[in-house]
Amino acid sequence: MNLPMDDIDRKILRAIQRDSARSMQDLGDLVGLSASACHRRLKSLEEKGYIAGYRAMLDRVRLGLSMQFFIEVSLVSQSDTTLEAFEKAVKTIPEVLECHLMAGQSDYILRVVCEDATAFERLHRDLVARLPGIARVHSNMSIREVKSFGGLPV
Amino acid sequence: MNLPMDDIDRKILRAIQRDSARSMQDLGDLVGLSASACHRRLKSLEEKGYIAGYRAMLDRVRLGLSMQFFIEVSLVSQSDTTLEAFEKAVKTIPEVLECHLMAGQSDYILRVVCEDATAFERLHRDLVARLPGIARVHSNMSIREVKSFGGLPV
DNA sequence: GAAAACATGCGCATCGGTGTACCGAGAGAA
DNA sequence: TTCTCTCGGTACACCGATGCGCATGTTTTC
Repeated sequence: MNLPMDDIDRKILRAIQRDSARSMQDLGDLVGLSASACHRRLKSLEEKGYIAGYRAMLDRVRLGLSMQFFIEVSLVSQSDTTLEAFEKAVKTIPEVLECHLMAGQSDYILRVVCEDATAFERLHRDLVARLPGIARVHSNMSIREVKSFGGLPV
Repeated sequence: MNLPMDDIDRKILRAIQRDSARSMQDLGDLVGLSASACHRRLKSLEEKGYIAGYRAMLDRVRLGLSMQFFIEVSLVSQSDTTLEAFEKAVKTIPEVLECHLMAGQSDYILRVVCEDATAFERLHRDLVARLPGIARVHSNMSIREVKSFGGLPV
């Protein structure tokens, strides 16, 4: 069940994390297998839990969400209740795409997106107002994505 | 061509960025359309460029990549040649999932993954050795993903 | 070393989903 | 009103996904 993963399995994972819309025939050709054999491998990988799901990647800029920030947040305390209250609140804000509890000087790192500077000002006020226990906020704007998600190194 | 996007289109985008493996029938039921009408809408959204692609999301931890870092990098200079050399090198390192050119005190933020502490030590040395022009490196480890990617707010 | 048990790939058959053609309803303009 | 344009529904053809049987190769066991 665990990790008898060979080079073909890795090839399949590499291929579908870049493009999952391929047909089994194409995927099989790519990894050197017939469509049905490839299909069996893929189903097995799904059952074993290597594949968390399938998603459409939307074009952020095309949708008008041209700005992206990494916001570092420190809280006034590290007590469980403070963390839990913050985390519960952060999940309700749709502009926050990700939130990581961090080891280091900041407690959390948030990835947020918004339309423009005006929207960011509003969002920033909104965050500070709605997220409890905030001590310090540092916003870092992404100017350009030098390397965007190319997939895990499998 | 541009933005005559109505509520149904947004519903479709919201649905497929969470799960793109649904059948047209299911997707249609979800947004209140027949399968064919829904299919037409989706193709139109693809043609208009709102959908960048389809991807399988792999289970990072299941694949043994249990550690995730946000690494802040400052360079010795901001000249074009320095930036270009750094960016070219960063693209060749598979553990670097993302690299953002930033506005703020750090020049770049990298998202990297690795197996364990030993692998991180190796990776850290590797980064410093292979990336040219580095002045300062700050590694921040993600302890837990409070909110993982739930999709753009469309 | 032989044979059984297992793994893995291929080809084929079947079935469901995708994609298309056609029709009708509703909105807007002349 | 009438023409037209847009958009959704229905019906259907066909392609691709899914499951199965068979062949081949490999490992284990006696």
